[in-house]
Amino acid sequence: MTPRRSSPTLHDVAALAGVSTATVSRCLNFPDQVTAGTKHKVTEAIRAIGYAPNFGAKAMAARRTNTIGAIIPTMENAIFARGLQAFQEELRNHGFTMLVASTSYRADIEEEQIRALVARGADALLLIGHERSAAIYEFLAAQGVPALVTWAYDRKAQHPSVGFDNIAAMQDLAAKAIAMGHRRLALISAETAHNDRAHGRHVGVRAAMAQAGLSPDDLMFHETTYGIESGAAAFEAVMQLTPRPTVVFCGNDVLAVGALRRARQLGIDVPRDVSITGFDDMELAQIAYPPLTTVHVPHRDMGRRAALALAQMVKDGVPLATVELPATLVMRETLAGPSRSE
Amino acid sequence: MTPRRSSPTLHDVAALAGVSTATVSRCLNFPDQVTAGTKHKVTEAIRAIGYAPNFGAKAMAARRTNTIGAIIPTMENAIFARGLQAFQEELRNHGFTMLVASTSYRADIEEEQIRALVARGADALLLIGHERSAAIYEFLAAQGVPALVTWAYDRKAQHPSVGFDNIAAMQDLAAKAIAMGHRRLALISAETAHNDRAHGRHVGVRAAMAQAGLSPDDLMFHETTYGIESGAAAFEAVMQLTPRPTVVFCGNDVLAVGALRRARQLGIDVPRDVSITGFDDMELAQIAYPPLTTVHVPHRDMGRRAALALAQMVKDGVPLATVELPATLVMRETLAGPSRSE
DNA sequence: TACTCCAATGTAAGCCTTTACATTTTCAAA
DNA sequence: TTTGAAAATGTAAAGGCTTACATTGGAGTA
Repeated sequence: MTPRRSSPTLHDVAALAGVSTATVSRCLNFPDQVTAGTKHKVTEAIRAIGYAPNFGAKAMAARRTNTIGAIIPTMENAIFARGLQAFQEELRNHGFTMLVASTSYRADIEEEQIRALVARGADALLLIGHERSAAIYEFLAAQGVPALVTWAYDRKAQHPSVGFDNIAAMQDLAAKAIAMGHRRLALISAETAHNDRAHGRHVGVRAAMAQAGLSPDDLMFHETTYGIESGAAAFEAVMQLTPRPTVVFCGNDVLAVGALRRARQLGIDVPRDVSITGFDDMELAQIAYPPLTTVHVPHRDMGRRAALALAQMVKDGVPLATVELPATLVMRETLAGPSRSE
Repeated sequence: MTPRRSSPTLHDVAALAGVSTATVSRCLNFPDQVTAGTKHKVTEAIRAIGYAPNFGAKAMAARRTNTIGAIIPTMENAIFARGLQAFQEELRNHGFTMLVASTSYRADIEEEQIRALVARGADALLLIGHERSAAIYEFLAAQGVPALVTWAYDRKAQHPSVGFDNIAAMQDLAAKAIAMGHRRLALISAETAHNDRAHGRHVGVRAAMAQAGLSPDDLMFHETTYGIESGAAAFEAVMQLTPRPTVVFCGNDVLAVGALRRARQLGIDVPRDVSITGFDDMELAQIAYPPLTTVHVPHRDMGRRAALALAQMVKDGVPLATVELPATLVMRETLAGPSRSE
């Protein structure tokens, strides 16, 4: 129903301009193969009837869309936004368009979105994290759509990635806290089930503990959903345990900010009574009070490099390579040595 | 170059399953017009060769994409993200897919993106704010693509919108501050040039002042770009004026948070030394310290309603209607009466 | 002037799917 | 068993664009 009033086509433009459709097409795609006069006539005609090329038809005829898809877990917060912005900017420099889709951290929706973007003709895909079913990777192979993984780095993974080592980064942070004297640790983590970033960060904390000779039992692990409120609730739960942790690592800045807020509401001083850390170094981390100690993720650089790699792959067939970027500690004010009083 | 390895088509599936392309198509689009046995064969074939329908071809043949485009100024922060999320969810309930594009607040990029989404076959468009060139509205008309404006409400505008009254909301807030005794006001505003929301908020402050009998000269107006850092810099500039304002309105929460941060760095106590307010009521506003007094914008509701209206328009031809939603003051802790000491 | 060559333009096939219409199959009723 | 209607399936055109190949016309050369 409601068949949209059929819009002007190349054919209409050609008729009005008194040339062939091929000429109009060339005018649009290879302007210098066409006389100035012709170009003018055509441009006028296009303007006059409000012509816009039909992307689907174009893609079908040209067998190429110059479109690269990005599938991220969520747009609701800035975690991925900044990297994506850089990704898009760089893509644009190379004449590509970005199409985004989000999954709400759900594997089934991710699969659906991958299919949708492939259907829409994405020449390549950007994915977050390595973890997804083999069937999807097979599907992508069957379709001949190259995919680049980001926000994670795994030298052993079969797929190329541009990212950082979540394990090592978190391990550094935890080691630092342990070196400061912390012995009773807590980790508030995002759901680790289908999320290799969250999982890696958990592994990182454990690795640091093992290295320092701490028992795994000294870690209070609390998994929760994504969100400030979740972080707040998790923090409250964790602080009710006995013995209380002296440092609460959070799997990301959003959870950490929630924890921070709840601490304030509870009259728990940070970092005197308890240390709190985040991960990501979003803008949020600097706005928080006190400013949050966290791990800086090179979002923009990651996005830029991913775009570059994908563009070169699609345009010139340069194979995708795995690149590791550094994620560095950012010491601000929420991590300090445990207070002597306890 | 790099012609992508041609992917499986409907035809391939039909051949493998031993049926006609029409049957395969029906299998996909009208499953109950097909025998269970046939369906099974086809499904198997699809799985076996990793077939995915070609969206462009489908759109061309069906003359309908079930896609609705949304064009927002930026994804870099959460201002639009939440509303968009709701928009998408509701759209999904009605069987539509959302395509997003962002403009970096630039009119030329917006035009480009509008054309791109129309080219991609968007059945309808969601736009932010009323202000854009007549040529674009003409183009949309020529293409027969309905558009709904949001994040703004203007009963006099020629285009339907689902939004709130930026002028009235800001006027309320300013009136409140004036009633508390503030006389020297400052407004840190986003760029008003092509942004009717920012412009409206400015007008709102002036209206409140006029109503209270204040001279327009009592308002220090400072326009700046979007961003926390910009807000901070603007705040510092504004606080160097003589006489100092006793309240600094900010055009949005992001600017306000920047102002808040700089105030802390400068040792200016909020709200004792100066009051600061925001606009939007993003999550940021609650995380800020002290919690930010701001105007709550019903993002989710706005997104949901916009989606509903658009879906009904495309599916059943229900004409788009203008809807005004309330934007309400949220008193937190950054607005108080001016201190007596000055 | 006659001829070659090249730039500009035109012609028409092909890209993949949906769908109106045509054909075949199925099955119940006679 | 025959018949007819309904259900399942097939055939082929259409949809808008690009592009290989064909054609045209004019500048440059001998």
